[in-house]
Amino acid sequence: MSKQPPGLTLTDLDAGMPCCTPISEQRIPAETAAVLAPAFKALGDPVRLQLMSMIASAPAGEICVCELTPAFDLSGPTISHHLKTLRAAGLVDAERRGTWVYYRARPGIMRQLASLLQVGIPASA
Amino acid sequence: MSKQPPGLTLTDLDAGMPCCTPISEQRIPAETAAVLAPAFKALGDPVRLQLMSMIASAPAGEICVCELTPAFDLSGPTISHHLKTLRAAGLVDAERRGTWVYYRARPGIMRQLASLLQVGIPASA
DNA sequence: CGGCTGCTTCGACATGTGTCTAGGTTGACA
DNA sequence: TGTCAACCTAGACACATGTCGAAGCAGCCG
Repeated sequence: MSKQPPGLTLTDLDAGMPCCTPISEQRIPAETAAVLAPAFKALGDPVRLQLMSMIASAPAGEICVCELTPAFDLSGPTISHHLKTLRAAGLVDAERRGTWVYYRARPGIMRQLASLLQVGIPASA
Repeated sequence: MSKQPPGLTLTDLDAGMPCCTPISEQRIPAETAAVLAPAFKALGDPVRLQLMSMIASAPAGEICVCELTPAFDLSGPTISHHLKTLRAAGLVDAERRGTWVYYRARPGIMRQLASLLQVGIPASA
């Protein structure tokens, strides 16, 4: 934590291009792992994975919290907490419009996570 | 744990084909989320993400624990614990040969996670 | 046989996480 | 202004997780 190298940030990661070689092709540097792991971690809860799915697949590209909350047997604050986690991980954005708050997915980071997991046609096996 | 519906399992998931529509195209059912979330969770730790990367990118398709352990400032038991987590998530396989234990990636589940995160060319944005 | 090395399991401990209820804060509307 | 609805934050609590040292198990080799 004592140094601040060129270091990646979530903002960089969302900048838009394939920053990340698939992990099956090249070993990830520690800093990259440190930046990307939280995003996977955020998807590592069934509720958040469903939330992410509902947000990412929303027809209008966005979805109201008031539509997310009743889809689960959980309290409002709990859903709010999970949404905060997704936001902190850089996976979604929130915008308040009047009484309601709308969430939308950030496709950039999703693409990066996907490309990271990409498995080339297995050369050997 | 009281019911056993058609329900997905990790074995099913590794069977090999694109079981999973991208979350940006269709909302994930709760059972699918429950099965896949642990895999993301396993990748949600920087150490495990690096381990996974080292295993998946190993030239021989496999790598010895004796090569993984010294790559981190962590005790042997801790690395072993993380490897167990990756194994439990179905992301890697282990095989003992003589004194050494070798780990190899399971490309099937990695492909599934990747396809789940796939973002089609954004229609709107 | 005895001892050594590689890896895992066990038990313990501090820290993190998911959930809740209670109590804000923000905006709409009469 | 007062009131209501939507959403978030704060505090609390049980449980999960990351880490370690110590101890166990499995194979090699003298």
